Amino acid sequence: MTKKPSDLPEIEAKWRRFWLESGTYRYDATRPRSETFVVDTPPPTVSGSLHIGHVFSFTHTDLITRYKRMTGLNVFYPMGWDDNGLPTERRVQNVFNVRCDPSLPYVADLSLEWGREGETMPVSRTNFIELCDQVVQEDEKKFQELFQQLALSVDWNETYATIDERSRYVSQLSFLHLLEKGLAELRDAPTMWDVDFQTAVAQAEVEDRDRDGTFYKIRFGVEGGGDFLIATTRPELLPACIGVTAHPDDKRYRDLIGKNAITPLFGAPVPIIADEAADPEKGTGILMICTFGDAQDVEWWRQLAVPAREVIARDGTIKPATWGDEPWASIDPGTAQTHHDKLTGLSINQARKSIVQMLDDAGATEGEPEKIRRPVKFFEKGDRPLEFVVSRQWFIPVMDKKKELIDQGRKITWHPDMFRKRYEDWVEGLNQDWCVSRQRYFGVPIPVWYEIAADGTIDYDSILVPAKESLPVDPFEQAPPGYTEDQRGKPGGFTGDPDVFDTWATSALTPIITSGWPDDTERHDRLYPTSLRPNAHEIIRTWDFVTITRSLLEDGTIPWTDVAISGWVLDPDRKKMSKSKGNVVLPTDILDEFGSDAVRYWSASARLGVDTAFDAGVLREGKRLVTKIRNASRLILGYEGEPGEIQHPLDVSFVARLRRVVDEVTEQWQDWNHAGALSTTESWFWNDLTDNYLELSKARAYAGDPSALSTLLRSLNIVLRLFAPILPYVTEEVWNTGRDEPMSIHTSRWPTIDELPDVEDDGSFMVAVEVLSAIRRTKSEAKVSIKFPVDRLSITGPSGKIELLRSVLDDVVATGNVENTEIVGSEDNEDLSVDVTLSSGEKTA
RNA sequence: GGGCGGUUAGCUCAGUGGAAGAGCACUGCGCUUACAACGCAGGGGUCGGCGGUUCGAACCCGUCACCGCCCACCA
Repeated sequence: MTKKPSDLPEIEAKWRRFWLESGTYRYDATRPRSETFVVDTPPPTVSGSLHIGHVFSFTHTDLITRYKRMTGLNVFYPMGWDDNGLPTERRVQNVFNVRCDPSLPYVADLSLEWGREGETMPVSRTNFIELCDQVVQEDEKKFQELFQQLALSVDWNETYATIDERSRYVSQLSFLHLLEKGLAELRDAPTMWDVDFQTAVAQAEVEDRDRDGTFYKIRFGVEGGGDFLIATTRPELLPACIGVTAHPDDKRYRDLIGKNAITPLFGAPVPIIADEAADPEKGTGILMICTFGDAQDVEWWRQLAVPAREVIARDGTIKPATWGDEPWASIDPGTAQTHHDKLTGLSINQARKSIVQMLDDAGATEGEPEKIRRPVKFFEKGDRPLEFVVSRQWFIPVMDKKKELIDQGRKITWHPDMFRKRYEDWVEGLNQDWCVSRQRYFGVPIPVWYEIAADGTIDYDSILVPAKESLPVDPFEQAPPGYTEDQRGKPGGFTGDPDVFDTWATSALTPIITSGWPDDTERHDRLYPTSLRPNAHEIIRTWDFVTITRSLLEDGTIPWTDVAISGWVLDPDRKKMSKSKGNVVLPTDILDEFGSDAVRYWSASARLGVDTAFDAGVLREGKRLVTKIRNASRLILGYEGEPGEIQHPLDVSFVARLRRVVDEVTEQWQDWNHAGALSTTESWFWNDLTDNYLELSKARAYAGDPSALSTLLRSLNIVLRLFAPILPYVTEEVWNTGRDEPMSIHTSRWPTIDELPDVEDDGSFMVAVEVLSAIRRTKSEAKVSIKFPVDRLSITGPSGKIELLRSVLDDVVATGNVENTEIVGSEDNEDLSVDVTLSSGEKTA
């Protein structure tokens, strides 16, 4: 070992290679379930790059995993890549400047066709998917390298991607099971819709963002005379108005209930109904029901049981008025049509301006528009507010499963427990079933076809499913059983479902993607349910929720016994680090600058579930610890002589303290408290071992005292293992110092107190430390060096302590460079009184 | 609006009924044959406020304030 830290990269590379080549972290498929610990690793989204939060939370997983491995468990620690989905599509569009046009034919060599400079090139669905595959493979390689540098003890033979064949097979098969059990339904209904991505989205992908809006007061007429004002932020939905509602107790509007209102501009008679969901405090207390402004509108629309008048098209523009036989149920259809024509084709924002102008011109607005700030629903990856659009989508019903889902959550142990509450809150707050179909391309195809009736219409009730043996299938490319490709799209033939699953519908199955489900029953029984699901808290409502859901629906199981939640990495201003804020710390930078062990030390310092401010000081501390471990090891391993029985009172006392530390640290690991385990280990290492014992034992150790040598070697051996889950590189390096054949510390057994003599601490070590500290303090105050001789050391104290001191006095004297001692027992005071007289010979400057 | 966390030294954080802690930063001393990318010693806090329980409260209870996160039907 050299002392230059610049050799860290070589040390890391050496052991990284060794671990891979010798299969240190390989899962042993022959060992029984009872000896196995299974990690359901979060597959990171493969788009762009890994960030510091990944390093943080993946290290937490690895800490637990390494500890479990050292307790003798057979660890199954796979790695998945979540490449399936929208983020990859978006990257491919940007990188290659293409867009997917499913109507185009496949082109074998796309480069021949490569588009004109600067122009977006339309490509077939298959070509598009090939480009996606290409992009993710490059990223997966980079991710793997980073994770290996971080020393994740993953079994790299066990990897998968959420778009690979195995994942598509599991995803489709599991869906077909749900379909068979009636737990997947095709519905033609209003669904939350992103107008830019032009896809349905699920509740879990929706977030509220505060946005400025304008409240317009609009005058409605009443059939038979009269009028009233409604307030709305969405006047462009006026042509979609199908009703008006107020609270039944609201005296202002009680007389209107049961009558018809007449909408301005469009003259549509619409019913005025009473509903307790109407809030008298908001706006004017009476509001219009439109198809569709929000989820409440969908509810009311169902109650009213009238045809929808959808005005928002899938691309976010205003549709022509095409509902019903007559374009307008209106007292003045011509005027209504004229007004609507002015809106048709406009974007939502343009339509809003336009209709406000028309309302103003018609004198149908009242007062000044009022600015308000209110929450608006967005797709989490989207830029424009979500709309409700009627479309045909696949749903997995969850609204009627809330109780079971909460019960399942309670069978799982959450670390820390408060996140179980967050999961339960999410389940209780569900307000719609889980929409799993997406109008995208790079995903797992929905494995169904629909019959085409003789009249050429698609019969969505006649669903054709593939044989299990043919999975995975692409219904866009393959024909259903009993049909041939030339019947595609023809009367009496079939059409493939054009959609793909939401990426969560596949990630929900990670525990069974890796387990061999359902065909390899032997493997599955050994790997499922899994032991640990680690993830950060923002995806409790997505990944954790969907995984629990799918396990419940598939076979009533829980997917894991424990969930470990990591916090976020915040910048010093306590904001979440993110690219857009420009405050990111790149993982590769800190790994290179401080070394992997130091980065892991920083992660390990944070408890589960706690958001942590990024602090380079902790990284420096970690690096300092690594250096210290190497230096202390060099001293200990450099002593010459044969170790023997531990019998010197100082050694016995010191070893007895180490026994307590081993127990305490073990208990902390068992409690999922890696931060506490680190802190306990580190303070023993730093205070007991290096600051004091290494100094006190030096004289005897240099003289080859068997008791001291044995104490030193066994302590080092144990403390290396206590540090091993956190600092895999430096512990491996020291562990193998002097070995001809490397033998990994990471497959060694976790230390137990049985390895040390069964001794009690009589306190002599701490007495020695107390006296040594007094000597050091005196020298420090006298501004002399630590080796300056002490002429006389006078100590009085209770006889018990004095006895202890006498037993270890040789070490104290040698360490303090003491020439004369005067030790007196006295029962006058309970504490030792230490008087240090330095030699008169002046220190020479 | 509802829920969950948090508030301890200048900074980052431990500590959950029994004499206020660590690391960093700061001050002083010291190149000591493991370590100057270091060591030794030291200064620094009425534990967010106010009530209460208790022999005793940073810790338990109540209440308020502030910070953060999650959720909520966008009129």
